Amino acid sequence: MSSGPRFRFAPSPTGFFHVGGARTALYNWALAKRLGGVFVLRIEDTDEARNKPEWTDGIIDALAWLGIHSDDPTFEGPYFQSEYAEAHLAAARRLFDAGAAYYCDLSSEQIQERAKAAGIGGYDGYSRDRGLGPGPGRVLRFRVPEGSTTISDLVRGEVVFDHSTIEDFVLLRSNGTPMFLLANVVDDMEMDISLVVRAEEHLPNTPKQQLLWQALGHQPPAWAHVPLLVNEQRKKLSKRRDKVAVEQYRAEGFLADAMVNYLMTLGWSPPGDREIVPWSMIEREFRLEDVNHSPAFFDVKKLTAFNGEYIRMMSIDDFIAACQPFLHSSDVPWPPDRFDASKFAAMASVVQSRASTLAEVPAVIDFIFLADPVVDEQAWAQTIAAPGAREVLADVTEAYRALPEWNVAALKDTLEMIGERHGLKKGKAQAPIRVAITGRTVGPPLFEALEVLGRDEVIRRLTMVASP
RNA sequence: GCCCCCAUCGUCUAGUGGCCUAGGACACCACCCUUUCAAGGUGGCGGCACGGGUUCGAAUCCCGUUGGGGGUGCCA
Repeated sequence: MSSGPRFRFAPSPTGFFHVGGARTALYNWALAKRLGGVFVLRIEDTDEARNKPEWTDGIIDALAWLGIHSDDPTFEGPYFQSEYAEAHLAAARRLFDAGAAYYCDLSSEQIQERAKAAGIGGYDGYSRDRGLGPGPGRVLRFRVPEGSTTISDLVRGEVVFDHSTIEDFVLLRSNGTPMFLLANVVDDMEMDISLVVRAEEHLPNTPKQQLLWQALGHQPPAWAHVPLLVNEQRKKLSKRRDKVAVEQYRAEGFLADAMVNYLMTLGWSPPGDREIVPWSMIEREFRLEDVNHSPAFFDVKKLTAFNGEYIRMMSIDDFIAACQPFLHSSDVPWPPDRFDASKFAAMASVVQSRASTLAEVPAVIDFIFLADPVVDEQAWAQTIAAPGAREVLADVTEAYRALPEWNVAALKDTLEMIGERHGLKKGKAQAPIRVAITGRTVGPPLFEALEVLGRDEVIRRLTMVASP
């Protein structure tokens, strides 16, 4: 058993894995690894019916994708908050018995009325000394003492909260079920959590939690509140407005290494002037004390750039392997039976430098596997209208028919020669051939494609387009 | 309303009182390379929110202003 710090990671139960949560998980993981601690996964929802197993599986799967494996000795869990229901209730009972909590029978309407009349914000502590016991329609509230609470935060330093600004918050609902705040603290105590790393949005509630830890007779954990991830409007990333599901980025062909690396550069940076760094270095260098205090914009453009770098760093075999799911997915543009693995392998290296996500791969070489690539009307009209274009097309078709050797060098030399004969530079000369073969004016290197396609198919496409 | 947090190029960041004429990356622009498009190379554009202090000296420390964000539920 490890004696190092115990971290807890508790993704919010929204049905998917949030990128902000992913970063927090990575922080916890890097720290647990370096400090010889434990990463505890907890599924937080006091309502058992909402602890959907498939969601938990999805989280574990997404964590594994990021390199946080549940079979690693550093990993513990998942634990389900709902399973600790008795401990939550027992804690509430202890608080009440000790006088640290009291019952209140005011409805929210009544509380609002009183607050309005008194000109204050929330609950005014009306039932503090009424000596009420438990009963229907009564909530259990925490008796916030006089004074102030100081939160020692590993990233922000000391933050002081005056108790006068904290109202007597609810511990148990009138139906007897525990509130999240209580459950959360009790779970942390049950699981011996010693370092809580979470997003900044939780900072204002931290004094309440610390008060609870103390009232329950425990030493509070160390806290670390990391900056929020925001959108271009500088608002907290949300499911509704923003693309925040890790699973979605994965499906769109982002590499786990790129995602992890990028996420880690938000609010923190590796030593030196390098941003693209291996996880081993991150694990060795990451410090909570070095984390920024301000929110960071999750920039998909920069993520994409990172991803391109990671794609180009792959060996050709790894690249081909990584492409497989995207080559055989159901929304591939070509008929599945026309796909040819060896043709793709022959094109792989030119594709690799052109793709910034794996999902872009099929579109780069779709013309190879399409029976008849759709020729863009406008592109064709413009290309063939250029001086000499029609002649080059005709001559090249003839020459390619008779070409003794079908390879990149021969294909290239022949076209260049014919282009020169018609006074065209290489760029102009290859244009009509490119459109005839690929259907577009832009694409991967032409001669490689011609070689892979083979003489018969090339001649077929060349003549097809020439005879309207 | 009240409480809390934050403030360096458009964005992510380096910077912890002199090494700062503020460094890097993404994006953008130009050029080079080049069969198109990429990739790669070179260069460019662009920032310490504002006002007061403290100090011989401030992006760095203090105060205020402004701006942004978060929290404030019988949600999690």
